[in-house]
Formats: sequence, structure tokens, C-alpha cells
Amino acid sequence: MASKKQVADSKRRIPLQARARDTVEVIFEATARILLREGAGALNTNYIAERAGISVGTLYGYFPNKVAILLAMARREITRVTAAVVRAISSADPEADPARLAIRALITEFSRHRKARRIAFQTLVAEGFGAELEANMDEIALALAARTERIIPGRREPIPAVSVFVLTRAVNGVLVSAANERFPHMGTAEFEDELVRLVRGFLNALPESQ
Amino acid sequence: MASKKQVADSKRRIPLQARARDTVEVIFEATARILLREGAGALNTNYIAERAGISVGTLYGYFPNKVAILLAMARREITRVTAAVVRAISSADPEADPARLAIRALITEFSRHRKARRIAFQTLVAEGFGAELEANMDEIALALAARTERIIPGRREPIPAVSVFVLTRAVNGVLVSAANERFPHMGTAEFEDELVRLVRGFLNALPESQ
Amino acid sequence: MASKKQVADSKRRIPLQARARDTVEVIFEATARILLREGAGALNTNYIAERAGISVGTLYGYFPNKVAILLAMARREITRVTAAVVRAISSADPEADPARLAIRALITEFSRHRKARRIAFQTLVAEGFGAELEANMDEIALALAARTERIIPGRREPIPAVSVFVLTRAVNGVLVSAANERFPHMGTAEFEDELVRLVRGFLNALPESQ
Amino acid sequence: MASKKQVADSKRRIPLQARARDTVEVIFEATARILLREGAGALNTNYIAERAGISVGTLYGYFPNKVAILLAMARREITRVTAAVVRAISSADPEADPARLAIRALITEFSRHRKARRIAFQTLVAEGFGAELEANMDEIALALAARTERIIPGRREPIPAVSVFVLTRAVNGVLVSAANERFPHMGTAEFEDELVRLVRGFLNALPESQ
DNA sequence: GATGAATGAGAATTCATTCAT
DNA sequence: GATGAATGAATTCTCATTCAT
Repeated sequence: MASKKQVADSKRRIPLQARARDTVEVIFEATARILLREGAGALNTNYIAERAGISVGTLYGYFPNKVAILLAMARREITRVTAAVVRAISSADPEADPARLAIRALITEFSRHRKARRIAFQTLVAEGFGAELEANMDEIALALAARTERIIPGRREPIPAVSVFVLTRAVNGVLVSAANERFPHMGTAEFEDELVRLVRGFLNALPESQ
Repeated sequence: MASKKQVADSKRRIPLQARARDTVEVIFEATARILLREGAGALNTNYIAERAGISVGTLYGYFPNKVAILLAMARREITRVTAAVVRAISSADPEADPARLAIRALITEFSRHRKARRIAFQTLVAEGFGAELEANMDEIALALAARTERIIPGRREPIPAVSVFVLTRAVNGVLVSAANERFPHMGTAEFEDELVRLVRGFLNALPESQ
Repeated sequence: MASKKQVADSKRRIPLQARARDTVEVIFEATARILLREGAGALNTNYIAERAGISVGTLYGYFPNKVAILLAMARREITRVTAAVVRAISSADPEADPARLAIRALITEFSRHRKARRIAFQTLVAEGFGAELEANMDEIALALAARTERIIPGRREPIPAVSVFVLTRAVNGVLVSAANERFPHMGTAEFEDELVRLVRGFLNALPESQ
Repeated sequence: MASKKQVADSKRRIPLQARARDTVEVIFEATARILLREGAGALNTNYIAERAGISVGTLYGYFPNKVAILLAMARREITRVTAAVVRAISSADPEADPARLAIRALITEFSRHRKARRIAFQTLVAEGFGAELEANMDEIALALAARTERIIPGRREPIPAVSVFVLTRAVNGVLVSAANERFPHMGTAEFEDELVRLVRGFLNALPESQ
């Protein structure tokens, strides 16, 4: 790693055409595969290009530097997860428990790409881009908060920031660990139930919930 | 030419004598200081040795490579945290809530060395030794489980494995995030209360708790 | 960190294009020059690159390590010597003694590059590729054997394997020693005569030479 | 390799006592084993000491530097071979052919230690100590020359220097190759016969052999 | 005499990035 | 747009040798 320059390069071509989108995809896949199979230590731009079946020069046509690749991967992942959760909450059966819907969506998303995504995230945190990554959890929280009343019937005041922090990071922590440790119950109803219990238990224990 | 890298490690100086322990300590301190003040990108073996006031050769007498240093640091940290929590639960005032004692000890430990430890941990996970990290959480859980009755008055059956998993990883997730994101409430009573609420809320919601 | 050394060599630039051949040549020349003028102790990859007027990185694009350079040089040299001798035997005056032609060609070839080739050869043997060296002698012997009748007039049966071994290694031993010891008579007619005498004397002493 | 200093160190203790002789022996054995099993590239003083079961410090008590170890090994070997051959020529049945006796002794000696000795020699030649090593062959030649008349009945004039050179290096070359290539016929009567044929054939072909 | 931790100059090797084709 | 050879600063790692105990 130890990058020297990280100046955003605005004149890089934006992936608009199908070809360009393919190339980016191919780069992401190669990166994920290396991260997954050989670890962060084996990740380097020449190797990514080789595995992606393109030349380094081409790779640098799409990303200004190595960190940018990881950053783009992580951002896309974040966007995906957030969108999936928000969609789940919004579009679903109005009878259903929004917390459970959110958790179900999160479990589904976290089951994909597992390790590669985590390593991408970690690399980024190590490079100092952690803040951006955490922000998305608050976005999800926000979407849920908009339905506070449905989640905590009768409650009107917004949930305190500290509580939001604890709850979101708790859920995230469970999912990350489950993905990392290849937790065997990851996809089961039991696991979902436990996570829901975690959330509901916490919310029910909130004070002046009235 | 083309040396075959002798069995290695067997010839590594083993930290047994006082002098050796000092050297390892000095290497850890230098590593932590660099990580803290200059970031992971500035970490290299020559620099560690220089800051530690020893020669590179000596450093390589104790660790086979850079990653090994981080790994050793992470492992030591794990041992420390686990020990501190177990100690807190065991030795303390029998009136006190064991869950709160554990959380308080965890918060204290996670507040130390933040950045250095985080990078060491990330290395450990990135290199595929994540299992060790998780193992210690289960050790803590075990210590707590031994006091199930005190934590959940009246309950006799052991808490199910999935529940233990969810709870431990939830707490860990919150603490890791708080440390990583330099969460401003990290040391406050409010934060502790919220974490305790997370735990108690979950436990109280457990079924057939009788 | 801890890179796993990607499959390697597959990504090594393969000397096919004119440019690449030039680079390899330039590396060989620089290596030979250093060996010649400053000895094996002064040979290191950075220095080779510097003398070759290329960057170390480029050098590593063509050879995976220092030993590989010496190995490649030795192999090329083997090929050269063998080809020169075979050519001498085949294309020359039908009146001439093939044994003398072969010896003359060998002396000519062994007089070139002396030191550089010797070190390259030694490396090859020391690294366990000695068999290659020997293989070429057998190839020369084969070429000569095809002319057995011209060499030993009247003889029909092939020369026994042990005899071939002794004769080829004897000639090789003399030439190697002459090159290594900077034998002052190396280029003289007297030296050639003595070698021819060695060969002829041996052949004439062969039994059942009907 | 690439030693910087090679000043002979006269104040080194001379191996006189049994203990000292043992230590030297143990060092030689370790060196030979490494050379044999792992090649010249794996040879370093720390490793030799480790394999020899002594400390580096002790090793340096017996040899002033790394090259000195190889040199001592090679010298001892040379002395052995030379002595064995001279002994064979002198003490044996006066009826026997001295050339054959010498060759038989040489074969016996070359069958021992094979590769390790060769690598020691090569290393030394590469370090510039080749001349000394070659000298011994001339010593053997001298011992044989003293019996010229017995070897070439009737001849009085000494054999010319060039002829001596060719003959000694030829025999040496055959033996070295046989040892290196683990020539299967190394110990057979046939092999001995061929070598004798090489010598006798050459000698008989010498001019003015009145 | 033996020990082995420490030294540090020096050699090997990597990899992000550029740029001429 | 793509290519991939070239670059070289930066790092990792080695090992002969010393010397205090």
C-alpha cells in the first residue's frame, strides 16, 4: 500500500459505455478474487490487471490509483446494501415488522461476497477512509428512524444518537462476524430471529418510551 | 545464491530471558508509536528497528517478518483483554451486575492503544488468523455463562449457541466501531449504559427464560 | 505484506521481440564484464542493471533472480560450443581429421569469455543443473560417432559407452583446466597436437579395433 | 561469499588437542552436509555452526573467516588424495604398472565425499584460490615422473610440460565428471581399464619415445 | 575456550505508476 | 482506448563478524 499520491483525478473517464462498465466489473472481480484467495498482501495493480485479463495501462485508464479501486468497490457495496435495506423497508407489506424486514435484507446482502468485501473495507479503514464507510449505517438508521412509530409503537421522540450508534454497530458487528467466521447458522430462521431479538430487546429497553 | 531459507524460526531468538523480553517489548512499543503517529503506511522494518533503538538484524532475530510483529502484538492484546474481563467478572463485588462489570472492563481495554491495536487486529484478520480473535470472545462468554444464574436470575438452561454468538459479536462490534470511529462518547457513563441495555434487553427477550 | 509470490515467471517478459532480445543481451554483456573485471564477489543485480544501462526492475522483468542470469548464460554458452563443434565436423574439408577439427573448434570456443563462462558454468553445476553440461558433450560425441569410420578407419562396431564417457570427459577436463588456470599454451599448435594425441592414442588403444 | 577481508590470522589457535581436532572435524562435516544437501547458496557461517552443534563464536575460534573453512577442507582433501596416490605408487608390488596403481588410488579417493568436495573446490576457484588447488596434480605427476622409466620403458627425457598438463587434467576431468554425474561404472574394472587405456595410449603416442 | 545476541552494510526484490507505441 | 515494457525509490531480508559475558 503506502501510496504517495491520492489526488482525485477528475479527468479519468467515467464508466458510461457498456464496455467500460464491463472493464470496471472485471477489475472488481479480479480484485475480489485475489483478496479472497491470496489475501491483502498479494494485491497489487499488476496482478489485478493480469487476473482481469487487461493491461495495467488499461486499469489506470479506469482508476487513478490502487486505493481508488478498493474505494470504488466498497462504495458500490455500501450503496447496494443500503438500497436493498431501504427498498425492503419501504416496499414491503405494511403489516410486516420493519426491523425484521431490514434485518432480513441485511442478512441476504452480507451473505454475498463475504470476505472480499470485508478485506476491501479493512484496507480502506487502514488507509483512513473509514469515516465514509460508517456513514452508510447511519443512513440506514435514518430510514428506519423515519418509521420510528411503526417500530416502537407510541414513541414520538427520536431515538438518542448514542442509542442509534450502539444499535447499528451491534447489528453490523454480528453480520460482519458471521460473514468472516463463516458462521454455519448465517442463513437460518433462527439466526434472523436472534438478530430481531437483539434489536427489539434493545428498543424495548429504551427509557421514557412513551 | 538462491538460499533455501533454512528451517527458520527454530533459530529465532526465543523470548525467554529478561533481555529478550525487553527487546520484544521495545519492538512492540516502537511499532505502536509509528502506527499511532505516522500511520500504517510509514511502518517498515528498518524504521521500527531505528525507533526501537536496535538494529534491523536484531529485529529479524525476534520476528521473521513485519507481519509477524503485528500478529504477535494482536495476540498479546487479545490475551490482555480477555484476562482483564475475566478478572473483572470474577474478583469483583458480588453485588454488582456481572454483565456491567464485563462491559466496563471491555470499554476500558478498548480505549487503550486504539489505532495500534486496530491495525494489528486487522493484520491478524487479513492474514487469516481471525479465528483467534473470535476464540477469545467465546472465552469471555464462557466465563459469563458460568454465572448465568446471576446474570439471568432464575434461568437454569444454558443460553443457546446462536444467542451467545449474536450477543458477543454485537458487543464486540459496538466496541470496535467506537474505537475505530473515535466515537466521542466512548468513555461516558451513557455509552456504558447503552451497552448494558443492549445486553440486558437481549437476555430479557430470550424465550423460556424460567 | 507477506506476498505469496504470484505464480511468477509466467509474467516474466519472454524474449521474443527484437527489443527483448537486446535487453537480454545487454544483461549478459554487463554480467560478463563485471565477472571479468571485478570478479564474482562484485556481481549483484543492482550493479548488473546499472552497467547494463537499464533499471533493476527491468532486469527482474527478464530474470527472476541473479542465479537465473548465470544459468541462462551458461546454457547459451553450452549451445554455442556444441553448435560450433558440430558445425566444424560437418562442414569442413573431407580430407581433414574430424577429431582434430572438433578439438580445434573446442579450443577456439573455450578461449572465449573464459572467466565469465567459467563462473556461469560453476553456478550451473552448483545449482544442480550439471546434467545439462554433460548432455552437450554426449551430443558432440554422437556427432563424432556418426563418423566413426572416418575417425577410426576400418572400425564398424560403435565405441562402448564407458569409452565415450572417458574420452569426452578427458577432453573437457583438459579444456576446462586450461581455461581456469589461464594455461599459457592454450592457443598454441602444440597444445592442439597434445589433445589430438590424447584422443588418437586412446582410440588406437581400443580393443578389437578391427 | 563476497568476503571483504582475508588476512591470514596467525594468532588463531592451531588444532592440536583432541577436542580441537574434533571441533574442526565437526565443522567440516557440517559444511560438507550443507553443501551436499542444500547447495552453495545455503552455506553460511551461522548455519554451519548450528548444524555442527557449536556456536558461531566457537567456529570463529577455529577459522578466521568463511573462505578459510572451505580452503582448509579442500587442502585436507588434496593432501589425502596426493598422499594416497604417492603411497600406492611407492609401496606397491614392483611388478605392477605404476600408472594403473595411481589410477586405482585416484578412483578410490574420488569415490568419497564426491559432491561436497567438488563444491568446496569450485567455491575456492571462484574465490581465486584455484592455482593452489591445481598444484597438487603436478605433485602427483612429479611422483610419477620420477618413475618415468618404469612407466615408459626405455624413455629417458622428461615428458614435456604440455604433455604433463594434458594428461593430468584429462585424468582429473574424467574422475571429477564421474563423481559429479554419479557415473554408474565409477567403481568397475572396466572404468579403471579405460582410464589406464587413456594414459597408456597417450604415453605410447608421445614422440621420440626412444 | 565457548557462547550467541547484536550489528549493519549491502544485496535482493517489489510494485505503483508512466508513457511511447 | 489499449498495451506492457520500463522505471527506481522504497523495502525487505541476509549473513559475516564481533564482543561482552
